[in-house]
Amino acid sequence: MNKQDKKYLENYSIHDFDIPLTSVDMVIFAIIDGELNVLLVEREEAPQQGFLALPGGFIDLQKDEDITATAYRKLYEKTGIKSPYLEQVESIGNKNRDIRGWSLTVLYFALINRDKIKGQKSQNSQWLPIKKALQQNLAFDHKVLIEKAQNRLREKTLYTALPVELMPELFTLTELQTIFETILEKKLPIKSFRRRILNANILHPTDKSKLSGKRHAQLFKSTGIDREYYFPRTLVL
Amino acid sequence: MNKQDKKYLENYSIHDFDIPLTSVDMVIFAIIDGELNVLLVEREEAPQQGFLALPGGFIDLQKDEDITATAYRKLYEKTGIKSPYLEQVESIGNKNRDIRGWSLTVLYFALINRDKIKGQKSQNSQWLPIKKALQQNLAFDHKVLIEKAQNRLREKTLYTALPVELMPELFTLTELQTIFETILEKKLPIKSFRRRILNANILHPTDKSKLSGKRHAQLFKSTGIDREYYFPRTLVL
DNA sequence: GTAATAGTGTCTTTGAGACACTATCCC
DNA sequence: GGGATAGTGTCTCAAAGACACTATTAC
Repeated sequence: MNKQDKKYLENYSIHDFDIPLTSVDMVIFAIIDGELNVLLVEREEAPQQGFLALPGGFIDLQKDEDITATAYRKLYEKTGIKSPYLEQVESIGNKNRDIRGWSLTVLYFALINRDKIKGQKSQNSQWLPIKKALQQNLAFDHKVLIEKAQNRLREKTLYTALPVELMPELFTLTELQTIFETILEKKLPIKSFRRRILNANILHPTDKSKLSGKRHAQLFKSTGIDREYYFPRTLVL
Repeated sequence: MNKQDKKYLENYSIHDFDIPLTSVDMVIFAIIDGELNVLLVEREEAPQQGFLALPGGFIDLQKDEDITATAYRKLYEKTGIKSPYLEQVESIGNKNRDIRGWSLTVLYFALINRDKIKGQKSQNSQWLPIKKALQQNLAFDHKVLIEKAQNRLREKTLYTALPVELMPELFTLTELQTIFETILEKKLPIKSFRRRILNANILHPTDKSKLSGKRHAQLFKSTGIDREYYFPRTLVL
């Protein structure tokens, strides 16, 4: 910091500026009973007390080094998971989204494998299938936020293997395909899907199998590189 | 607003919360002499007075309906352009990026056609080729912000026709290809490039031509749908 | 004609889509 | 054997890459 800046800082107060209320909100996705679910919490305080809302809140200017830390902290508080797939979606800010006035939120989405959720889920949080969640009377503009996150997930599912992050330790290709199909809301041709995934080299085959219907299906596990993997071609909706 | 919220609001003050200083910053791209340039302004006030910085600033809680409005306002102030291509890149927030304390910026990038710039460019703003810009001693973390915007533009150039937004009214396919190549920092095979662009149906051929070297090259103009256009396949770097 | 740039023809390769086919296992 | 699910063989098609080729015009 130079001298001039030091001098400036002595006379500076953040209250000299009109700044918006700033928060972080999170859409946490998991697969439950083969369906895409999101985690919602009931608001314990005004405003919008009692309404269902996305996990989120304010940045802790002392604890949080950066905005990503805020997101991870919120996620850990709600799920006990430390290294989920986390991605910033967009920031939404306007006059009307919060009764307290001009407000800005940085929206994230996370993909978690529900088997990994540790310990106590707080009593006031609940998983809802995304369709049901969108039918609730949600706090603030959280319906729109969920839709934005869902769209991002859907778009990325067209050209990445991201949905693998939602799967349990071991899973069959048919199970994975079903998740892709739920996210995309579209049936995929089985042959292409298997070729696409298998050529990607992002899954380890195991010698285990699972009885599904009448025949055993081979179980696979993720190599963990799916977070980065881009398929050579994009699917078309 | 319900009764409970009304009551809550009566006792509410934004100063009860510790919130970060929040701003908007913009990387404005244009082609000048066949090179990708960015617009920088010299900071007129502390902090970091005298340093080159990205156009940007605080949200005007009175004037700006939403965060996009802030971005458009800043862009108009600097360039006089009302409907550029504008896209939100990411929000960056941490303890250290601004000496005033925890600060968050919403980063945008804009693509403009320099022929459209109206009226007075303010004396303290200047265009710099992106390479040179990155070598300057820039204010705050603006070097990183430029790199993030450049990466976003590069990625999108692999699968969209976005660079068309940078072109003047009329241009040749070779000129367009050169811009693609500058952004991607990679030569593209001429035949594939022309096929890709022409099959996309996003350009109108004109009966005009331009002498370039020894032979005339046909001039094209944008149909304006390039903002949305996704090529069927992604290029590979 | 030569140099320089614009623009084409056409073969190969890759991966998606269609669709009929086979394999395994429980009952 | 029947039913249900897993999984394959193989043809077609679209678009990218390679690369040799032709076209136009100033000089």
